[in-house]
Amino acid sequence: MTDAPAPARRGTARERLLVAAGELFYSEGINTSGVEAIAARAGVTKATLYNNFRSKDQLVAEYLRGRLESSRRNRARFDDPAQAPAGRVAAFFEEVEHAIANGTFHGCPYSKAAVEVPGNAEAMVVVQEHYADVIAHFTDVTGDRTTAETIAMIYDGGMLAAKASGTAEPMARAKAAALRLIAS
Amino acid sequence: MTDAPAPARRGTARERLLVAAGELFYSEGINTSGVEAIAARAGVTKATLYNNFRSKDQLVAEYLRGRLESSRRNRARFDDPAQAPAGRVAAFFEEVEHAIANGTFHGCPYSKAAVEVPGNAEAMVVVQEHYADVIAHFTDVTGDRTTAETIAMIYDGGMLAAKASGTAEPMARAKAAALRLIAS
DNA sequence: TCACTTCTATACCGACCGGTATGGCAAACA
DNA sequence: TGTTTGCCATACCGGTCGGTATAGAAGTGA
Repeated sequence: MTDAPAPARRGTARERLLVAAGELFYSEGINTSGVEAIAARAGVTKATLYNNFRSKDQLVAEYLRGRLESSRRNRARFDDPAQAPAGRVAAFFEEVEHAIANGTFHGCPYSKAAVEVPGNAEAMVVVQEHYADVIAHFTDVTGDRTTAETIAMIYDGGMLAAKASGTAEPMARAKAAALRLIAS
Repeated sequence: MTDAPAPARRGTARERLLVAAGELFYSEGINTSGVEAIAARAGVTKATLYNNFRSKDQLVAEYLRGRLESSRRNRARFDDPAQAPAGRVAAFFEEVEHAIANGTFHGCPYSKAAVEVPGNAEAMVVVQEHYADVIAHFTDVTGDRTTAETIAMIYDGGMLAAKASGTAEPMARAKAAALRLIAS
């Protein structure tokens, strides 16, 4: 609605572009966010954007890859394989619950991207990597791949319902369902 | 990619437009499908489209409403309240499994629309109606609203995973998880 | 000092978008 | 019969899209 608000002015132009693109893509949508608006938000011109990225498609892919690697780093840092499976699964769901509480949750970035970009886009590679990551993680936690895939479905469905309802309650219910599943 | 293929030529212009819009919106995406392409597919010109619909937004809303009411009719016709809950839940999931087998499944139309359309669009009303319908149905079947909401999450997550994988297998797993839930 | 890189600013491109206007033709209906 | 209604075709509107071209300013390192 309003003009681009105060952008982050730290870091290289490329970094600022990725930050700005991430904010706009995630909260306003990928197709809805024009390259001009992204550049403006980064305090940069369109020419600079195209000095740093081959195309908008590549920018989308790198934005998603940034999220993916950030998730991997968080998992490496905070997930404790020595902990009981229930706690590890709960932590995974609670990350989303916290994002909702913070008001920073706008749905699963990957499932949103899968709807917004064409199937042959660079970004879709990252989307597939994400799904593989999640299933691998739950497989590692529960020791069973079928269980892991079921939990992943509950996880994605929970995010969808949370987004639709605007509350964190569906995510809590999703967590409960997942915990019930691994308890049996 | 190619030109508009052979359109259905039965019915009024309005009906053909709704069919064409439905096919394009669902398989190619809402934002990706221009009004000109929809009109061409219906064997009609853009002027006729705007004689029958106020705006593209209204066309999207009526397309979704058509799907919603078709679902309601199917449920009224084929769902048997005398049957056991397990069978009724299974039938609900199997509808999607059949669509996947037919190659006519391209993800949940409502969750896709929710991503593609702005939050204040007419179409979002129909999306909310759909979610309420699903939860009401599962509540009717299971007798418990919390269980119903969990099943609905599994259902949505299953469709997401089915779309991502391109196979019907996640949907079968979702069905199994839902049945396990109501068995306890 | 000079060359190189990276940024800025601006102007432009062709394509497509949703939407409107006009005018004519054909069938349905009085 | 005359009139209305629905559809046709075409041409156009302003706006935005992703992407390119060009020329100059600023900082850097040799």
